[in-house]
Amino acid sequence: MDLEARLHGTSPSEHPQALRLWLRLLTCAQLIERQVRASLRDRFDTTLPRFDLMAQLDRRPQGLKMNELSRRMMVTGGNVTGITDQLVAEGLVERLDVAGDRRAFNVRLTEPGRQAFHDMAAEHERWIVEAFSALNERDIATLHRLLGRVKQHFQETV
Amino acid sequence: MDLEARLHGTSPSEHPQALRLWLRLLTCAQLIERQVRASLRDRFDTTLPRFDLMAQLDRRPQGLKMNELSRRMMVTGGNVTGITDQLVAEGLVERLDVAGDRRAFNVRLTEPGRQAFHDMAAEHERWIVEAFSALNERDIATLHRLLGRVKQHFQETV
DNA sequence: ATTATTTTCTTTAGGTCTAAACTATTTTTT
DNA sequence: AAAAAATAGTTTAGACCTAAAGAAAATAAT
Repeated sequence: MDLEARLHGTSPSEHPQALRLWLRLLTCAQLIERQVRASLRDRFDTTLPRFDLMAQLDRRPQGLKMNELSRRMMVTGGNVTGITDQLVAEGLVERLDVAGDRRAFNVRLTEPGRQAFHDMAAEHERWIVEAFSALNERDIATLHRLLGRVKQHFQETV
Repeated sequence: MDLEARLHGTSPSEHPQALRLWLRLLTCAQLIERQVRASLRDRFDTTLPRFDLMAQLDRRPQGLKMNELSRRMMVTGGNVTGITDQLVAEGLVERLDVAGDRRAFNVRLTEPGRQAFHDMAAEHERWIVEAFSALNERDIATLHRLLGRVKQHFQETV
C-alpha cells in the first residue's frame, strides 16, 4: 500500500505512463531513503543530512564553502548552517577562514570526522547495494542511463 | 551541481554502480518533486501533501479512513490529521462518521474539493509528462518495469 | 461481565526544510 | 572615492514530518 494506490482501479490508458512512472519512482526513492534514515539512526545515531554533508566533504581535503555545500546538497543555505553547526559541535567538521574573503570559510572534515564517515559509508554502501539487489549489472546500467537523460533534460529546460 | 557531485573525481569502479544509481535516482526525484511543489504553490496556492491527500480521495466517492490515507500516503497518522484539518477548514474535504465505529470516520472530497482537484490534476499531469519527455514510451516502460522490481524486492525483504 | 488488548485518531515535542529578511563583506559602477 | 549591486552566510517564521504518548472506542480473553 503506497503512493501508487491512487491509480488502482483506473484503466491503464487513463493516466499517461509518465504519471505511473513518477509515482513508482517516488515510491522507490521514499522506501530506500526511509530505510537509510532509520539505519543511520539505529546504527550510528546520526541523520541523513549529516551523513550527506560529510559525504560531500570526504573527497575534498581542503573543504568546501557553505554555498558550494548548499548547491551540491540541493538544500538552502540556512539549512547548511544548521547542519554544519551540529557537526562542528560534535567535532566532526570545522570551519576554516578563507584567505582573502572574510565573509566565507571552508568547511572541512576533522580527522575524527573522516574516520566516522568512512565507518558509516562502508555500511551505507551495503544498504544501497542490497536495495538494488533485485537488478543485475545490466539493469542497473540501464536505469542509470535512462535517469541520466531525465536529469539532463530537466537541467537543460528548467 | 547536485548530489552526484560527491562522486566526482573518483574512479568509476571505486563505488558500486548501485551507489551511483541511488544518487541519480534521488537527484531525479528531488528535481521533479521540487518543481511540482513550486508549481503547486505558484499556480494553485497549495502544497504537495494537500494535493496528494486529495489525489488519494479522488477515486473513492465514499472516502477513505484516516489510517487508510496514512498507509497510502506513506506518512504518519498525526501528519494526516494535520493535513486533513487544513483541507476541512478550506471546505475541500469533509469528515463523515462511520456507521458502527465511533472511533473512525471517512474523509471525502466535497464537490468544490473534487472540482479543485481536477483542475490541479490536469496541470500536474502535464508537468510530469514534461519532466519525462526526454524518454520515449519504450524507455518509460523499461524504467517502470525495472523500478517495479526494486519496489517488489524491497517490500518482500524489509 | 469484567479486564486486557488492540485499533483509530489526536496531541505533543522536536528535528528538518524552505523562503525571506537580515548582516557583513566584496565587487562593480559611476 | 562613493554609491550601488552582488555575494556569503545567518536568522527567523512557518510548514511538514516523525516518534511517542494519550484518549476513546472496539474487540478479545478470562
